[in-house]
Amino acid sequence: MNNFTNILREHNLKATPQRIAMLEYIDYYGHINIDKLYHNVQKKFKSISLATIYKNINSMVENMLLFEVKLPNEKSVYEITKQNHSHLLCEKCGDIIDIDINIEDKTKEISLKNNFEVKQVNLVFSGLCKNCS
Amino acid sequence: MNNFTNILREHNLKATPQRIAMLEYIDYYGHINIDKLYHNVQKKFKSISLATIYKNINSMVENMLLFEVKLPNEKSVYEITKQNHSHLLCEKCGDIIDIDINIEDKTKEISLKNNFEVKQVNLVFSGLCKNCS
DNA sequence: CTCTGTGCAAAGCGTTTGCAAACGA
DNA sequence: TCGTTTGCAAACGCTTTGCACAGAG
Repeated sequence: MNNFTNILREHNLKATPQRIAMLEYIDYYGHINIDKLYHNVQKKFKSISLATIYKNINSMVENMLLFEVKLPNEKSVYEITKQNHSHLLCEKCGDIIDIDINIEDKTKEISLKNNFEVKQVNLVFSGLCKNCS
Repeated sequence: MNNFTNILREHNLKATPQRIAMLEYIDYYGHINIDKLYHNVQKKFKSISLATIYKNINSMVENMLLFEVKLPNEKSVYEITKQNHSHLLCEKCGDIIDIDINIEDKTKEISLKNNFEVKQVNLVFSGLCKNCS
């Protein structure tokens, strides 16, 4: 009984081999889009259907096991839900880097100023990574 | 010769009445998605085609006259390109509010730490607005 | 006059749905 | 065993394309 089996069950999802494989690849790459995930999982499950990938992505997002990152000019990528963090997207090579950034102060400022209860922060910096600039 | 005529020409786009109407509605609402824009422009141009809306949105985004805002769990909205600012999205009523927020300091910190040339910042706070919370 | 934009219909593509069989708990 | 998941095929919905005609500059 591996780690992802537990994580799935904790999120009220049955631990099928297809789901476990999906999580293994998402974890391995850190962030992955649907296509890339599908082609990777196919290596292990030749007959897996794209419909299965979509159904599972959707149920895992609904159960907050996965988080969808929407990127400018790119397909969304999915990651295993983790602590608040942000992303750097290289416009040239498409590489995505996780960064820890503390914007608590800004969040509080906004909450007070606008009387708005902030539940989630989506922050993406795009530009050029060190290899591409 | 109205304001939007000039703006279109400055962005190397011909000032057609359809485009001007699109910009009038985008400006009026501040942010708008494709459907809502289409239905609004139809009031003025009964025979306008959705294809025209898409073609124009795409060329205006390419020419940086418009900016696409990608939102969690919502369709993208478009706005006339303006100074760096962020958005508050109410998860309940769907309302979107522009906010001025200074994250220059964070941006610099990230550029230095990661050796990353930041060109654009996409920041969306989602939660509950004052009416919904 | 020339080149670009418009509207229409059709094509394209990513995503979802319905269903029977397989499978997890 | 019971309820959920899988894979397949078909349906769907949003977006793009091709083309003939209209319109901007």
